[in-house]
Amino acid sequence: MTEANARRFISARRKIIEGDFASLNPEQRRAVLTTEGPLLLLAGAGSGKTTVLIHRVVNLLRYGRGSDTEEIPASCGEEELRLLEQAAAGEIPVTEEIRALCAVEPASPWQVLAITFTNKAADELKSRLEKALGAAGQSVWAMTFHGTCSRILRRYAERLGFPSSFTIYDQADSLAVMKRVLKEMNLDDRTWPPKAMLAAAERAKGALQTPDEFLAQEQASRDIRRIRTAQVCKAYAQRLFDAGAMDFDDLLYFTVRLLKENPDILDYYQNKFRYVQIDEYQDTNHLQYLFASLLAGGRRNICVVGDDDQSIYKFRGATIENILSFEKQYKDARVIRLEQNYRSTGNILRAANAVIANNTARKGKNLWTQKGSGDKITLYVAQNEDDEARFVARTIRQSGRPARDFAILYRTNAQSRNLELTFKNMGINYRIFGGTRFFDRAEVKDVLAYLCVIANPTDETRLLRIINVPARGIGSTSLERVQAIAREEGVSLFEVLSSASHRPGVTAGKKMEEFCRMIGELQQRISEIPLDEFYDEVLDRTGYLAALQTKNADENLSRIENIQELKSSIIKSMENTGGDLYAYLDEVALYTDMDTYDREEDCTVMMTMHSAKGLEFPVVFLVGAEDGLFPSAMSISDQEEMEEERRLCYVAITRAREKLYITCAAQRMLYGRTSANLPSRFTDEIPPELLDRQGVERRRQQERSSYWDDDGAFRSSYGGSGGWSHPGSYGSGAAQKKNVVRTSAAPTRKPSAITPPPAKAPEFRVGDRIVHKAFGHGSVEKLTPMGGDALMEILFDSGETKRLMLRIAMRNMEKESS
DNA sequence: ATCATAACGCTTTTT
DNA sequence: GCGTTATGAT
Repeated sequence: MTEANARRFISARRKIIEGDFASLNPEQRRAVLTTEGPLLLLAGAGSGKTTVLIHRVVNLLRYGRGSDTEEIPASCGEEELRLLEQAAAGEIPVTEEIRALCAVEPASPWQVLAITFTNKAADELKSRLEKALGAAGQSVWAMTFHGTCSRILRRYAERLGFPSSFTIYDQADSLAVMKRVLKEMNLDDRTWPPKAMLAAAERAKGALQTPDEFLAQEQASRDIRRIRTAQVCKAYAQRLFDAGAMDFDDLLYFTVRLLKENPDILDYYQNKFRYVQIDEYQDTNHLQYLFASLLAGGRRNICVVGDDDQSIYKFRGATIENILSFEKQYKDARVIRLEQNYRSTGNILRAANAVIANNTARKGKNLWTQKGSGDKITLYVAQNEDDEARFVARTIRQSGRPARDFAILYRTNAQSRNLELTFKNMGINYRIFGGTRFFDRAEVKDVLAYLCVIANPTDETRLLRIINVPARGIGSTSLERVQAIAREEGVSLFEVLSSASHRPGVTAGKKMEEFCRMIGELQQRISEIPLDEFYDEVLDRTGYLAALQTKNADENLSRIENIQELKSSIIKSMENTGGDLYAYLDEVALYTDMDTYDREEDCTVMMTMHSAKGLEFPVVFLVGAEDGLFPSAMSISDQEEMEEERRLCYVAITRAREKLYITCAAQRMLYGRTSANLPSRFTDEIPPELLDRQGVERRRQQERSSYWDDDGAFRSSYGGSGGWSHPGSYGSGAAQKKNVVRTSAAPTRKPSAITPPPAKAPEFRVGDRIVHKAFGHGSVEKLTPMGGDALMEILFDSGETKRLMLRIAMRNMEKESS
């Protein structure tokens, strides 16, 4: 083929492929057709990210790199060129045959890996892929990080010395193990908080250190506390290893180590996965980053999708750096931005943009929409949390819309209780996600623990959980003795238990042996009967169900229901995985409540803003918008954490399609105390013209949002103390009022006309010298009043000019002392 | 061994 | 304020 013809071929091919994705906008289409090499997809909220991911996979399976290469299959000549050009011009229909001519090495489903964060996202991806591709969609690896890792580890765990039937510990299990370790080392939980110990272990794993390496490093510090911590971490790791168990972090940690230390395995997966896509890349932590980099290291066809403004898991070790520095890591990376929002109305989007604009650490992006402005955002200031809940319920009731159109988002799970009560009273269907999760319930964990022990008797944590549940007369004294023996002899606890009657000092030996025999018999039965029948037999033989039935109490009734509910999850799993106990336990270990969300059910959903990520609703209530609650009191003193809270706010606002309500309460009972909080600073960052203020505190609220004093001095309503540290520090409405700046007239004067007022509140004028915590010394260049706040332009001595919102900046800034 | 009461601490957010 | 755990009494 001549070069001119080759060009014509490529152009016609591209046109035909583009025709398959005509429903997308140009940027989306470009994202779908850019298949080769590293790609950074900056996808704003509601920009059709999942749609793009689906179409990308469709494109890869149908055309391979056809849309993104200059290669022409050797079999194609003049005849094929003619066909393609005719099809591209619309003269002949695009048949399968013509499509095949456009393909260059189409990918097989199992060569495509799409990693998400949540099971829910993975499930949605899977079901939409199945819809688009039929059976082939099922073979695409669409799963969570943890799911991907456990699948790899199941295959290669032996290389790490783990059994391939290793169990997965959730955080409650991990915590239990850690507590036991501390107890055995005679360390007090008060001075050695188990959670802090787990956090240390997590950090070490994040740095890819083995327990020994971590210990060696800490020993070099000569700090006895750090050394002891490292020793605890090592003991913890050993304990998990002995039990054949991995915690959530281990799944990633060991997978990364496996790939790093075994070139053959790395090679296998690098070749297997021709295309790697990673969703929510802004929320990846270092291990996940390493995992992604390793997998993509061969062919370098890695597509990461993310939105730096939606990074809300820093507390969990996510580093926004991963997305911010993607272009540095891959010099030839292509970047595509999706900024058109298909979800929300104009006012909602404007509010979201205005709020997030106050953050400094961002790539910068502005969402836009073709939709109209829509309703204003309603800001309702309630008297207290009951009033707030009633407002929400009343609004839903009066709307005439089905309950499922609404979502209530809050900062902490604890806030759901009031709402729940009110909704019960008003008879509105609701469903709460998160909080005490189904799989965290004691009875569910108990029954699962039985199944775990049957599957893997070395699982000491689960074994200890159930050995005396229901009561079998195996007391703590005998148990401790047996545990000590197991440790001395270096054998598993189960082994000692099964011959415990020969042991001195173990009074319950016979009962222990009996228990082991029962487990052994159940193990026999696994292969003989279907999993659901087996489940019934476990409930029966262990006496667990009987124990619940004999005790009266209504709470046992719901426990029995929960156990039945668990059976339905087994039946569901049997449909997918064919009823393998190990497969079921694997699935359940990584399961969360979110995954059972049924969109069709007519319920208003209540959840934290974190769990709402990736979801959308026609109407959203953002409740508890109070300083100290949201943003959380813990983040108020730290600029970076404050920015994370603001991103969370951005996520919450952008969940709404048509209407957003924001509510706060003047007083709220929280953690057993009543506190009075000011409305969230984020509400002040929304341009006032987008807000419709309602509620009892309306007048005061309006006063508060005016910062201009009579003499024109600009000051903060937060008083001279530089903010507050605890929500409880404002014990009453009166204390709060003192901090309200009264205004007698509308603020009209320019900041340049400022005369110094005798106020103790910090105030700033053009020309003032200031010191900023993060940016150092500088001088105020410009002050522009803006929506109850003011925009400051500050020229820092570093030569950098920064634009900061006064209310935010003043927390980290003060006048230079002369 | 089991139950009852008291003390404690915890609330960010999740796989 | 609530749920979990520690302690003590039966």
